[in-house]
Parts: sequence; structure tokens; C-alpha cells
Amino acid sequence: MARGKIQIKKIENSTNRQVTYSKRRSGLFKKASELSVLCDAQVSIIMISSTRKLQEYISPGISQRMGESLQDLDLTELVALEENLDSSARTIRETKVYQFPFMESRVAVIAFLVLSGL
Amino acid sequence: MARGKIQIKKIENSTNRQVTYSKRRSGLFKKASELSVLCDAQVSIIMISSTRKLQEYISPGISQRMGESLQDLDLTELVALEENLDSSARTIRETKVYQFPFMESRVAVIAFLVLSGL
DNA sequence: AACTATTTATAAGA
DNA sequence: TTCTTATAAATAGTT
Repeated sequence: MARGKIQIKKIENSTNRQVTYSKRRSGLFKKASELSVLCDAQVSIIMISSTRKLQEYISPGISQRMGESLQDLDLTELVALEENLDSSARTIRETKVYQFPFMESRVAVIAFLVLSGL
Repeated sequence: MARGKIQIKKIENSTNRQVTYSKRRSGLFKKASELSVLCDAQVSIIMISSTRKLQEYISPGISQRMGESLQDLDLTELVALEENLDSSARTIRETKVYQFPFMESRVAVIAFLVLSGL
């Protein structure tokens, strides 16, 4: 049988889907790693599988601070920024919020904030 | 000359670096797109080039709400969650904050919060 | 997990 | 810079 070419649509067999997920996730992370080195770029990948397992790739250039609590300075500062926004010369250029829809009640939120002029 | 094989190290020539960045970014996003469809997964990629240009890929399954202000409900709710954390049965399983180091004073912050038990 | 027939990605060159 | 193509890399189906 021909090997290699496939249709890009959901793999219904869950075993095959999981195998493909594992192979391609590995491939994707490798590509991301190569890109970040070759092009001196910062790359962040966050993936959630159909079984709701979360995995991520963060290029070395990004300082990774794991396990910080919501009480940490970063969020506090973020809120302070929000409160002082009007009285500040700083402006928000872009604010984006993504939600993973299958997670109830904002179980997962990615808030990606790009502020300019700071 | 041989075409195809290269060393994975920073491309010093900036023109070549830019060309490779563009090609590989395109390839990475395509792979992410295929993976999300084939495996029914959610994928988010955020990249910042050496020229500090930001680009991203968000798989279709993720509801994308662009341009919301910091005053929006999501962040407010997030803060409310934080305040009520102790008196709630809800717990934080994982909280991660990434920073792109070359951006001063938290110009860019990715706050990726995975809360459980909601 | 490992093996290949194919397909796909892509580094150089035009 | 867009197009081409030689080569390397990824990977689907198989064992």
C-alpha cells in the first residue's frame, strides 16, 4: 500500500490518532527548536490533546517561571497596570484572550498581552 | 553545492535569516494546523522574531477574542477567582508565567493559567 | 518501538 | 524576491 500521503481530517481510530499525535507533536517541537536557533527567535507552543492532556514547548530564550501562584507579582502588576492605565502615558496596543472551549468555566485561559510604550 | 542539509545554529547573514524565518514559520504553522485537525487537538503558537515582530497561530477550536480591553470580564473574573481562592473548593493546579526577556518592563507577558476544579 | 516507501519541507540556486 | 529543484527530513502504514 502507499505510505506517506494522507487526508487531513480527524483520525477516527483513537489508537492511530494518539500515535500520530505523539509523532507529530515531537516533529512540531523539533521544528520549533530548530527555528528558534536558526533564526534567533522566541517560540512558545501550547497544545492540548483530545484527551485534554496539555503539553508545551518553550524556546530557551524565554525565561520560564513555573508554578508561580496567582498571588505573584506578575499578575499583581498586571492588575496595577490595568488600574493605572488612564493616568499613564502607556497604551495598550493589543490585548488578546483565548479560551479553550471544552474546558468549563474558564478552566484554561491564555491571556496574551502585548503592551507598548512601557 | 549540496542543498537541503544544514547545521542548526544561528544564521548570521540577516537576509538569509529572514528568508529562513519566513519559510520555516510557514512550515511550522502548516504542521500545527494539520496536527490540530488530524488529532482533534488545540494548538497555540506564539513567535517573536529577532526583529521583535510577533506572529501567532491559533487552531480553529480555540475561540479567539481579539482586541478585548484589560477591563474585560475575563481578567476581572480571574482576579475575583484569585481573591476567593481560599474560601473556595477550587484549587490552582498549575500556573505559569512566561516572559520574553528582551522586552523591557513586561512589555510582553504571556500568562498561561490552568486552573482546575472549576 | 523499529522499519521503509512516500510525501513533504526546504536550502541553495536561478 | 518569487520560482525551481536537489536533497534532507518527516511520517503513514507496516512489522
